[in-house]
Amino acid sequence: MATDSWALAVDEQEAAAESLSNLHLKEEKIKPDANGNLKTNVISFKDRAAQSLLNKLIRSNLVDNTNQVEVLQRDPNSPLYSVKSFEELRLKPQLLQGVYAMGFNRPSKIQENALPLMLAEPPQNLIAQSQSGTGKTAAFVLAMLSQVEPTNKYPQCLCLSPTYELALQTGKVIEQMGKFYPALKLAYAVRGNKLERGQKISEQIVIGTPGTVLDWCSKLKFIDPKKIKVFVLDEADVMIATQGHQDQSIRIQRMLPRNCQMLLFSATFEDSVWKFAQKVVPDPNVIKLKREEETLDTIKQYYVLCSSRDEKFQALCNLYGAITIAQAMIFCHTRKTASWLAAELSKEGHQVALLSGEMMVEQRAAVIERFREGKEKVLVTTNVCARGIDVEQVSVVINFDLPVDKDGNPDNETYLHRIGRTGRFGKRGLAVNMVDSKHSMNILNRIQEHFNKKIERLDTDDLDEIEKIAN
DNA sequence: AAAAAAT
Repeated sequence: MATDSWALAVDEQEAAAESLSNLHLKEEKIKPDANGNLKTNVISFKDRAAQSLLNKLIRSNLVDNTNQVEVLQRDPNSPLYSVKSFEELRLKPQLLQGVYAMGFNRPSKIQENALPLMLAEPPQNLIAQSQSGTGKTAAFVLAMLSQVEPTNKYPQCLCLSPTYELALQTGKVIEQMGKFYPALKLAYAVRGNKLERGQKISEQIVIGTPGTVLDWCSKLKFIDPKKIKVFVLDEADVMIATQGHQDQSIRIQRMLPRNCQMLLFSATFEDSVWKFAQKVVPDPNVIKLKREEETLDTIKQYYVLCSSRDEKFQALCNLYGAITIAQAMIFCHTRKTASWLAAELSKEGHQVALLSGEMMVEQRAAVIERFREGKEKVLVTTNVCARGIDVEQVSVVINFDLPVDKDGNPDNETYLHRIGRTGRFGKRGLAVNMVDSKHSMNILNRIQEHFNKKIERLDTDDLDEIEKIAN
C-alpha cells in the first residue's frame, strides 16, 4: 500500500516536473532534490493554467512552497532575473555603503526579485506583496535612493504611508540608508508640519500621510508633482481600499507624470483591492512572496472567554505579569476604549502607554519613541498601530477587541497585520484574543476558519497555564 | 470605527 502511493507520487512528480519545466520561462529546469521534492525559487507563469498547476502541486505537497516567490512580468519575453548580492545591482557607491552600514549583507527573498525589476531601465512599475519583516521597506527605499539626483533641489521621490508613526519609521530608514549622500534631504509631509506659504521645498525625497501630501502638491504647491520620478505606496492595500485613503492617494497619483515609476507594497492584498491595484498601475510587474502560513506557525494563538468588558479587564490584569516579560501591544476598537483601558490599567498600578489618533502628533512621536526604546513595556492602542510598526521586542499581541470592519464582519487582514507585530524575523510570538459575547465568539470562529489555524482556549485564572504560555 | 485633514 505504502509502496503503491510512493510509486504514484514519483510518477506525479515526474509528470509535474516535466509540465513545470516546459512552462518555466527561465532556462534552469526544476529538478527534484535528494528528498524527491521539487524546489524552486522563481517561477514565471505564461498563463493561468500554469499557475493553477503549480498551486495544485503545492497543495499536494509535491512542491516545497517555503519562501516561494511568484513573479508575473510585464514583459514575459525579457529574461527574468534575480540577484544574490547587492553588488550585482551596480548601485552607486554611496548607496551600497548605506546598505552595508545598515547591516544588510545580502538581499532578502523579496529584494532578490524586486530590486532588479525596480532598478531596470526604463523604470518598471511594481505591485509587491510580502509578509512584514521581509525587507519591503528597505527594498523601496533602495529604489528611491538609486533614482534620486541629490544635486537637483526639488522633490523627486514621493512615499505615502497610512499613518504618522509609519511615516516616521520609514523616514528613519531613508535617512540611514541615504546618509552617505551629503546633499540629500528628506521632508516629512505630515500633519502639524507647517511651512510658510508660497515656499517651494528643496528636499529631494518626501515621505508623508495622504492628506498633507495632497495639500502640498495641489493647494499649497510646495511640491511640483510633475517632477516626481518615483512614487511609493506603502501598505498599499489600505491606501487604495475604498474604506482607506483611496480618494487622496488616487488624486495624488493623477497629478504625477505619465512616466513616473509606481511601486505598491503591502503584506496583504484582498481580492478587490488587488484588482483595483492592477487597474491603477499601468503595466505592472507583480511579485508575491507566499509565507503567510509560516508567520502564523511561529505565533501561538489563544482566546480568553469572558462575559463583559469588565471581565476582559480582569483577565487582562491577570495576564499583565506574563506579558511584561518582553513588550506587548493591546489593541482596542475605538480611541475611547483605548484611553479608558489605559486609565484603568494605570489605576491598578500597571504601567502602560497609550497611543491613538486623537492625540497630538508631538505626543504620538514621543510615545512611539519610548516604546521603541523599551522604556514602555505595554502599549494600548487602536488600529493606528495595526500595520507596519516594527518593534522587535514585541512578543505578545492582545486583541482586547477583535478586529471588525465597518459592517461588523471579521477583518481578517487587520487580524493578520495586528498579530504580525509579534513573531517578527522568525521569532516566536503570542496572540491573545479577548471574547466577551456570543457575537465576538462567532467572529473569532470565523477568523479561525479563515486562517485554518486553531485558536486555543486560555484560562486566565490558571496561573500554571499563563506561566506556560509566557515561556 | 480608525485614520487621514492647512478642510
